[in-house]
Amino acid sequence: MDELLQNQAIKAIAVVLGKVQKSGELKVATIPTIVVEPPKRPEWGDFSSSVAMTLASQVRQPPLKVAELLATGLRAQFSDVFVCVDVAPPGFLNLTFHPLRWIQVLQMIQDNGSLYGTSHIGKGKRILLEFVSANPTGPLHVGHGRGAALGQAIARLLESVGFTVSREYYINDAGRQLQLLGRSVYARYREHWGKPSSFPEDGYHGDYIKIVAESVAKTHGQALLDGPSDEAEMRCAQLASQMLLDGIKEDLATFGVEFETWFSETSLHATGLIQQALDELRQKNLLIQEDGAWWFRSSQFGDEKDRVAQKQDGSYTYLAADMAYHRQKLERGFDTLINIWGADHHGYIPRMEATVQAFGFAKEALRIVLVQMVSLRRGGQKIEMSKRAGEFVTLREVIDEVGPDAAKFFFLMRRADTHLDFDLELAKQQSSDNPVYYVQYAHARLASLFRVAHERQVRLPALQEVDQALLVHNEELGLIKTLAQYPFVVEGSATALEPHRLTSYLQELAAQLHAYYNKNRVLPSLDSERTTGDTGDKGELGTNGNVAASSQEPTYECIPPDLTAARLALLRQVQTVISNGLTLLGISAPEKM
RNA sequence: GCGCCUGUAGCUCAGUGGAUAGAGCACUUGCCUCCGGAGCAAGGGGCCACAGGUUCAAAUCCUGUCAGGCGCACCA
Repeated sequence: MDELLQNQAIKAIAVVLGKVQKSGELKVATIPTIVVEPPKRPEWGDFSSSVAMTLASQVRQPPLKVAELLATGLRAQFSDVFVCVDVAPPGFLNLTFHPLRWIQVLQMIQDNGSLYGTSHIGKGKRILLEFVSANPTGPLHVGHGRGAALGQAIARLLESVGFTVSREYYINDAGRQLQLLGRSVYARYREHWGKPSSFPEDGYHGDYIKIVAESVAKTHGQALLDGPSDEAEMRCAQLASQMLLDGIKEDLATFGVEFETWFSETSLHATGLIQQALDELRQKNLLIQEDGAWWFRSSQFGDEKDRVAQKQDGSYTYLAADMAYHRQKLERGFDTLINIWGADHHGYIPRMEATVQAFGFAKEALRIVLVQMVSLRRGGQKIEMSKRAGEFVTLREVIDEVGPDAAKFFFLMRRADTHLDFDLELAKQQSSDNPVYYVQYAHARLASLFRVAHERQVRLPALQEVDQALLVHNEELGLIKTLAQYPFVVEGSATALEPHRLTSYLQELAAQLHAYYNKNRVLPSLDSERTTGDTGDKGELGTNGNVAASSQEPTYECIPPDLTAARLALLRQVQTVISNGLTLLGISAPEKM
């Protein structure tokens, strides 16, 4: 009773299958996993199973015959559950529940509220989700925004199906990029005081460097002008990265993205973890010296060649730090590590998979989501960006222009591994062209309906109080079936790490709601009160132009109170699901817009 | 040259090995006296890049070709 209808269907088939297996009617050696899903066309039934076709070759009988056998069993044993059990070529088994059974779905939503759609499939499993992890050498740009939106949505999705998720940001605050940042800032700092400077050729050209330099000039005056320049550069690097990291944190907070831990690369060096990691590999004979450098034998785990971890001059490569970091993550006891990376890092995947295995963990312990590039457009016109030249659109600018909700929805609309066209004009538009408003509007529209109902003192009833027979007509049933799919969408979206499945589901649900709402009135017409009032001047109107008047007069559907009550109860559950879905994506479900 | 990702309607894209491949935009035509028109209804548009293969069944899986993007450091 408290189980999802789809699972009830699976169980029923399993029961019948077991029965025909036992009686010997079908010689089934191994019972296959029974797949049941809503068919492409509603007229085929509520659920459809291909089990007869997968079974056919095993039992050496035509699929249609197998399906017919199962159908007979289902009709005999579950006549109170299914109103119709059909067989369709080439061997589909189509099940139609008794319509009233669908009310269970609404009941489940009402009972669980904001918890509807959650599950426990990940119970007891801990996941470390690392994302964004942009170097603190500049502000976040649009590409980082996509990673941030994706990470935050994936985290919420996984949590909602029972995983414990920890969000982490890895700060690359060691190494050459930071050095370069220090030199760039220091050069601008000298320029500020009118001193001769040499801006590094491959330095950071963005205007934000000047702003950082001016701030350094303000707080430190001319103190950094004297003394050795490499010390001053190092100081500038520290100051700048701290300032930029603060900015990054602020941007992410505005975007509604939060992290439990900010993990500093420097700490790996300071605590000797890199050395430890390399020592372990040396012991396992997976790190060997050649040409004066130490090579990680990643090719043993499927990488195309071995990689240097410690250079001839004794310094570590980026890989060494990353190996130590991943070893450390795994030793913290997580079952799975998920990294969200820019697609330009894809060549790096084999060596990280090798790393995980080298430290004794399964290859599957690491899952990597690649995020493709975002091209910004403004009304079809592409906005060119070049990070080198410091010309790029920051996440902050996008949020300021279109708002966090629209930005997130757009980032999550498409599969992560495809290029994303982000039209700023479209994201700003407040119309049906804009999918985020379309979904939010559905929610706000319902909120408004309940507000008006309240004003007119129409009570919002609980499901148990309404006449449920009024809700099992085609249109209502269509909505209910979509609501029933929600938990499966969430589960699929979470385990596949693909939030875009949820965005498309919400668009579909919103469309269905709008259509229903447009066609079916919920509250009683105000006119019904007026027409039942005084009829005194009606006669006068009649003598004037009765024919013309009556042909233009709209015919108001009569909405009896129990129909209003039933529809309100139904729409309440629709609102809950829209709200739950938007919340999972980190997008607000507004009461008013 | 090697590797990864992507080729689906004019455009941007969904599509879990299943039945007649879908949505939005754009275009055409309708719908506001009352619950939010930020909405709804109807219409035209397709060698699912191409060629083979696997399968009862392929847009989906495999191989090859072509096209686009990205990556191939003792850089990070």
